[in-house]
Amino acid sequence: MGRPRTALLDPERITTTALELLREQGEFSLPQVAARLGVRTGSIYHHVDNRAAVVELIRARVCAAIDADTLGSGPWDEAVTAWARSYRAAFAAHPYAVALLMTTPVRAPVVLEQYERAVRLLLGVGFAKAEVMTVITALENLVLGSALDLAAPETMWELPDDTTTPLLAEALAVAGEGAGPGARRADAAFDLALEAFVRHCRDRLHTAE
Amino acid sequence: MGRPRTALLDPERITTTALELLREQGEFSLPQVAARLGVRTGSIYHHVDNRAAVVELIRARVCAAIDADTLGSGPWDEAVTAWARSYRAAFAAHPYAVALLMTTPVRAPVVLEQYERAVRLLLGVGFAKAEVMTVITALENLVLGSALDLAAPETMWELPDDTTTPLLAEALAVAGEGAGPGARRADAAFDLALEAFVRHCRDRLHTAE
DNA sequence: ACCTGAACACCGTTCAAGT
DNA sequence: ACCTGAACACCGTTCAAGT
Repeated sequence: MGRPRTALLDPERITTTALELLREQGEFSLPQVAARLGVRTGSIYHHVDNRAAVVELIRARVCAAIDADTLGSGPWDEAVTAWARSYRAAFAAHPYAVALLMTTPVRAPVVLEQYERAVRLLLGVGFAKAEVMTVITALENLVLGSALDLAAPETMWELPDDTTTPLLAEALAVAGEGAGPGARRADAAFDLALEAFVRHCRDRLHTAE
Repeated sequence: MGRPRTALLDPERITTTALELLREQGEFSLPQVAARLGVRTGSIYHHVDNRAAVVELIRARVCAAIDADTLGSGPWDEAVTAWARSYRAAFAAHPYAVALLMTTPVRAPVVLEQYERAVRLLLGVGFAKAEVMTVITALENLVLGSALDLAAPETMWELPDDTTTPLLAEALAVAGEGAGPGARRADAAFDLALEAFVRHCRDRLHTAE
């Protein structure tokens, strides 16, 4: 058959299809992506180095939704809070991709650039040079930990026989009322942790001055 | 060849070998486990349902190191802090297994039992029924987020060309001095977040009374 | 440059056949 | 009950051959 007049594939379409498969079945394979695009598996390698590169494309797509402008203006505590919320919301929009993205290091320039901005903001507002990375890391842990919870809120807790953990079962039931299964609890937990952390940083900064 | 006089395999040895492979190469496969134990791949299925079951065995092994006794005595804030530290330390002892365990739901009874204890402790000390699960989830997010950071502290930040993110590069360099590459920063971030969270919960409890 | 067709090594899982 | 041997469907990756 040879080369078509206009390319059948490109990184965009590969990424979109992989995300589709992730949403539908929680995972994806290159043969599946190829089949859905009406192409042979090997063809994918003409547009992408390997499977890991597809994962990075997905990360870039997901993280593109993070609003880093918040890091450029306003009071630092509000800026950092808004950034963390936006960061988490980006993952929340693609919960089925969280498991895939969580275990590989951050290489996406888009994301690294935002960390650069965060460092600049915190340095400018008076945090000690040796302390800045600790604060940012803690904030990142908070966001990623919450994102993990978001990945599969309903199935994250699999109680075998409720007789062994009655209090846990009841607490889960109470926490789950209102919105979706575990979504409300997950949101509340993130809000609580984020507020606690930012407040603590604020206190720290003031007593240091 | 048929059945040997004394079994060549058992769940313990399978788990140990899988952990060995994880430590050495960051992943494991059933054929690899079988080869190392001098056995055919299919034999493994006589002792374990499938690969997912091996992962659960690994989780149980890793989580067995968590000290839940801390949840039974002393002031609640110290108890919760000690539990979180022990929880994270268990993962820190097997950082190569973190990626594997992080994305599958908690089914291990050992772990669920500890959450049960935590619920009981917090209820007993005055936290509202609707609030307990939020607090515990936030604490769990904190531990897991930090464990994720622990999984590959050195490679978690892959700066492409340092010219684009100079402040981040410098902040990382400063934060890394002292102990190992990223270990010190990771520890400091966890300490900071944990202290912030427990303090916040303490305030919340007191103002509610 | 980009697709096909075919190959390779590897994986998880199943199962009849032996003892 | 527990191991072998062999099979199956699937995976990621490579590459010559075509246009």
